[in-house]
Amino acid sequence: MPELPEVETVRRGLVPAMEGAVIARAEVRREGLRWPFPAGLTERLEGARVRHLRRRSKYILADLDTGETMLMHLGMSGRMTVSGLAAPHVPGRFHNDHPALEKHDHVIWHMGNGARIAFNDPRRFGALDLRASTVIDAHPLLAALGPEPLGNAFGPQVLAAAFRGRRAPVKALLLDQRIVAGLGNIYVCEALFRAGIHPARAAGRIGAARLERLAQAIRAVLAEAIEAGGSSLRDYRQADGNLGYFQHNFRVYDREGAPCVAPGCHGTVRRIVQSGRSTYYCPACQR
DNA sequence: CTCAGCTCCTGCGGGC
DNA sequence: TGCCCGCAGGAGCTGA
Repeated sequence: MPELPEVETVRRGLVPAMEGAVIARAEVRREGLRWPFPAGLTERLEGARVRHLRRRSKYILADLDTGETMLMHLGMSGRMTVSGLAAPHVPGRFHNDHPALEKHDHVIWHMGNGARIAFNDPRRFGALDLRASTVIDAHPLLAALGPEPLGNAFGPQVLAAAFRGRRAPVKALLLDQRIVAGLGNIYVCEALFRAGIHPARAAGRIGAARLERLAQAIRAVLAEAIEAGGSSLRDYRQADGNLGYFQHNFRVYDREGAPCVAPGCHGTVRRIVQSGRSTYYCPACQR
């Protein structure tokens, strides 16, 4: 469940279990996910204290007191499950009282505070790496990322510069993490709808006023989704076991054939395929 | 450089 | 019930 809002929700769910806590033991149940795990992973993690959990784009970064930073990516199907956190208000829940591990629980962190975190990823498109904190920004997966859409460096000027002269569909460029980092298929569709821009429009042929709307729409949809705890498709749960509920606020995504929700619009949501992926939009109000 | 297509992998739901 | 197909929230790599 991995676009920026979901990753941010996962990060927040991990904070109580991981931040400030020691990794008593790391358990690795296969050689790697998308790529092999780094050499000596379990030894390098054992005894390390997590100083800070942060997020860059769709990556979660754990700064350790060993001088290394652990990088995690959830891929398409990754999730984190926390158990064993002290929950005095929940009768029957205690430290070190963990449910059975599940199929596809590939990495498990056993924390000194009694919490257990399981990284589950059926499709194994996820990633986990470890590298000196001083050079983590230069990690090949992070180095080329564009600005954070909710940060100060992002705005219509970023889109204008990146789109200039480009003939590719605007949807494809918004999915390019080098231009703006953190969007995925859902939130690109939702942002384009809010901005009234047709997903197949050549990116370089969008005027300044509409880029302003688009940048604003991107920020708004991401902020609202974070507020809602992300989107939970196919019953995926967040790290704290709760479901996000932004999926109920989708205006076009996965709504093929449904009436457009824009006031006064009588259009019908359509699904097309762009570079192999579904795009949802309203042909009546997106131009 | 730009762009489209393929690829990795498992699981689920729909149609027959 | 079982089988086959398409599809799924990502993104790196290849080749035109």
